[in-house]
Amino acid sequence: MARLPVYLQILVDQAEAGVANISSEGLAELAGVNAAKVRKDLSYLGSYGTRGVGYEVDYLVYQIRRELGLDHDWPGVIVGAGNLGQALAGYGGFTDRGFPVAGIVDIDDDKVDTVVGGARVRPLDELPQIVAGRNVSIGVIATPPASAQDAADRLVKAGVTSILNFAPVVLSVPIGITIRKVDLAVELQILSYHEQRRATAQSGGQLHAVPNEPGRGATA
Amino acid sequence: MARLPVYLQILVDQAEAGVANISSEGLAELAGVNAAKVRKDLSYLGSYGTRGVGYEVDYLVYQIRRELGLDHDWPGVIVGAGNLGQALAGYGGFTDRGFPVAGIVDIDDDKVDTVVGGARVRPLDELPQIVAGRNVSIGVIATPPASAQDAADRLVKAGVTSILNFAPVVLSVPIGITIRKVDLAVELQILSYHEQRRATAQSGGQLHAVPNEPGRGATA
DNA sequence: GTCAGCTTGTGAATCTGTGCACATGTCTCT
DNA sequence: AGAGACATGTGCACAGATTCACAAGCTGAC
Repeated sequence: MARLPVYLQILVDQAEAGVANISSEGLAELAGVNAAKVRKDLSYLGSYGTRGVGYEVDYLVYQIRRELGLDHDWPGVIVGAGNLGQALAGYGGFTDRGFPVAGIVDIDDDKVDTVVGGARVRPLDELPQIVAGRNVSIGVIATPPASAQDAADRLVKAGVTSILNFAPVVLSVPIGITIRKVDLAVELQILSYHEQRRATAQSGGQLHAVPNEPGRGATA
Repeated sequence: MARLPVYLQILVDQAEAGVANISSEGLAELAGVNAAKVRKDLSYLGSYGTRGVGYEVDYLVYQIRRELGLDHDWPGVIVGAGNLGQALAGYGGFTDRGFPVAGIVDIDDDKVDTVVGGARVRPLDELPQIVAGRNVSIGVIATPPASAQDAADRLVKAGVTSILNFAPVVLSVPIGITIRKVDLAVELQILSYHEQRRATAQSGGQLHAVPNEPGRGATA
């Protein structure tokens, strides 16, 4: 479930705040979801709550980490050292959360050897070495749309099995490769849609509940 | 529907490539979804296809733009001029797609008056003027987690009605405000989860279909 | 003008996910 | 030790989304 990372986030916060136990209702409140859903989600992990008490925060953190595979680091490689690539490389939050940047590559010779976020930009050709050398399984595509498919092909060829794609194109990858897309313009367009609805709801002005839409993610 | 922006993306590409008509099957192929789903989605717009022929690309683009409220610009204001804020401000793609950056603000005096992506960083206090002055309805939160709720409060107070949140915290906002969260670490964790499954699938090695998870978005 | 070939639009079945409600189990206080 | 309060885990029903399958409609060729 995609909610586990959200729970994890909250639980880590709570643990740091000194909270030892939390109820499904409390967690639901913080996560902005239904309490029953929380229980269902957590029971999927194998039921680690205590009736009458709640869930032990530390243990739950451990279990979710384990389920998500966060009990060890997953180095990632960034393709594209433009605005976004640089921001990603420079954002320390990833390393903290178990996703160190194994390297950042770019096809543009002018960008190669510049340093962003403590990492030297390396030429695109070195992608295979980076992937093999540090056992990288996650690739991040931060290239212009036109280069994204090429980037994906190279990543797959180099041995990467999961891809996070920021380019606004639908990538085609071999079966077995997990791909996940984050399109910032799409997010804004969805907001625009709601604004539009707001503006168009002339007469009613009612606060209708807005159905939320799934993100994109698939294992081909 | 959250798929409309994806269709739009593809249709614009196709239009530029000189394609005049497209069938639901063709569009479905490019979008990576089921053809019937495409037809249902488009019929929701009011049925603008021609049986035996398909959909006229230009007209469909027009209709989707209209539905999404993309027939005019939606200026946005960015709160937080750190790595991510700077990258967002500097990424020209937003302006191109109808989301010009009305301004970028930061609470840190050291960052104020620096120039990123052609925009001068302004002090947080000026948020109300920026919002009022350019009729901004969309706010983007690119602050550290600890400041995100404050940023949201200020945005709402200034009159913003839609928020795109990049901080890994659950924000609480008044009823009627549309909020949408993009958490990059969550995306990576979901990839990690799939990697984990891959690694744990010792015996089978089967290419099981992986269920994909919804993103977060809601109108409070 | 008619016929064959496509493609849309939509009713119906199915499947997934959500939320309620309650039985079950645990802890604490007296 | 017993009772009451509290919280989990889960069966069940419901709602929404997805997919199938097919009738209806358009185009072009003969």
